[in-house]
Amino acid sequence: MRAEAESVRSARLADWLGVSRPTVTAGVRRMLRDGLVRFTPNKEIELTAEGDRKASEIVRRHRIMERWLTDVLGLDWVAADEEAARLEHAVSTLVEERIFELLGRPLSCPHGNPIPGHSEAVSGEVRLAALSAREATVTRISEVAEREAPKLLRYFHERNLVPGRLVRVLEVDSIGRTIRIDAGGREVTLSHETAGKIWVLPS
Amino acid sequence: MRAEAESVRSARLADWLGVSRPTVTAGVRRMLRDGLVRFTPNKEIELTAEGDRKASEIVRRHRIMERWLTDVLGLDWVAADEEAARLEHAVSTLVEERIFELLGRPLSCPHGNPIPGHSEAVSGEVRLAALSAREATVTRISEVAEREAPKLLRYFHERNLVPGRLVRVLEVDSIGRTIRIDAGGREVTLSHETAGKIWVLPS
DNA sequence: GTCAAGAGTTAGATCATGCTAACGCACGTC
DNA sequence: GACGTGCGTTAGCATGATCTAACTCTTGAC
Repeated sequence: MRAEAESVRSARLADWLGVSRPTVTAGVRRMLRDGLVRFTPNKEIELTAEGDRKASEIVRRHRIMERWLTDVLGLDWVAADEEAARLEHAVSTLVEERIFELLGRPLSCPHGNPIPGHSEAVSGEVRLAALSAREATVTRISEVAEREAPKLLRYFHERNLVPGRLVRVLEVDSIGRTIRIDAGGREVTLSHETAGKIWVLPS
Repeated sequence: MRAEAESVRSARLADWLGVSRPTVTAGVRRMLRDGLVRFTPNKEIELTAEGDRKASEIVRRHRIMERWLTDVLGLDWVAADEEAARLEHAVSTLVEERIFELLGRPLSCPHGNPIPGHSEAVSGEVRLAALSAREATVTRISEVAEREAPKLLRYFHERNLVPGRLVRVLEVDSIGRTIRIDAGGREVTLSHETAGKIWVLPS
């Protein structure tokens, strides 16, 4: 699941989840007890096979529900993400499967992320932040901290930065760490950090 | 919500919910604190206007989800009820409304119960247990304790006792407190108690 | 090589849910 | 009128999830 992760440490998790550090300590301990995570020699937190299985299941449900919420119920990106965060814990495997079939076995969530167990990330994709002056197609928007998700998703959506969109790098400012791009006729300047959340396939 | 209720007492609730009596005491106290219930002079527990509003909301969601689970996803009665018990706490008003419209504004849940805020119980219906020898049409199956629901719903379903079904009373045994009926060609004997869970409209 | 910063843990709380054991009370029966 | 049954509450405990305050330890910077 945490394929893109840059070392999962307790303090990072606390930031990411928006909870205090002791809360993370306690949570991790419970997961340790239940055999869902383990510590690497360098104090990083790693999912066990079992933990990965459980995590994938929830991510899969999240993405399938998101797809359903947008495609069938007509919710927007942001609302779908919020809603799916609750539904992912309430739907059974049976319902998950029925919806998946109903949707015609979709290949990704509305933000372009693959559906664990059904599809994989496009190979060859790179972070928009790592792209030099050329064209590329947005493949997906990384999953992002719950707390920032609404704002960030709205931000991208408003700026045409959605999967399938063709973008062209206009300027890379490596000093100021920004990148200026053209997204479907709209010019946008993103910080290197923000641009790292968008994955593209160079064309 | 508890329109059919025969006096809501703490001990009844404990049975109904399948939890211990102290758990009910504690829960009721919290609801008291939050202004959701009040005690009547005779120690019964009553929903306040606020409590009723919240309860109706959840029941409405439960029934709409049940309808969706059976009609769109093809789940059976029993699975739908179980699933809806989880979903009723996870869907937002927005999703609830979208699904309701998608379903064409249904008038009842799969067991025939009205959808609070959208429809009401058929007037003139009586409990099957109160019917004397004559014909009637099943209108609905009462909501029933979570714990018994699966078994009871399966029981009724297997015996053709579903909304819309024409039943004919063959014999009322007032000593043994049973009722023998014909349900769509199938002969069934129910206890008075069980037959009280089924509502019918005499024809 | 000292020291500050950041990471992670401990200690001590709270709240919602649950449980069992034990108790007091009210009411109906004999 | 005593007594048993059922009802509701208290007391005491557990667990999960959260918090703040305070402590320790590592590590990088100067």
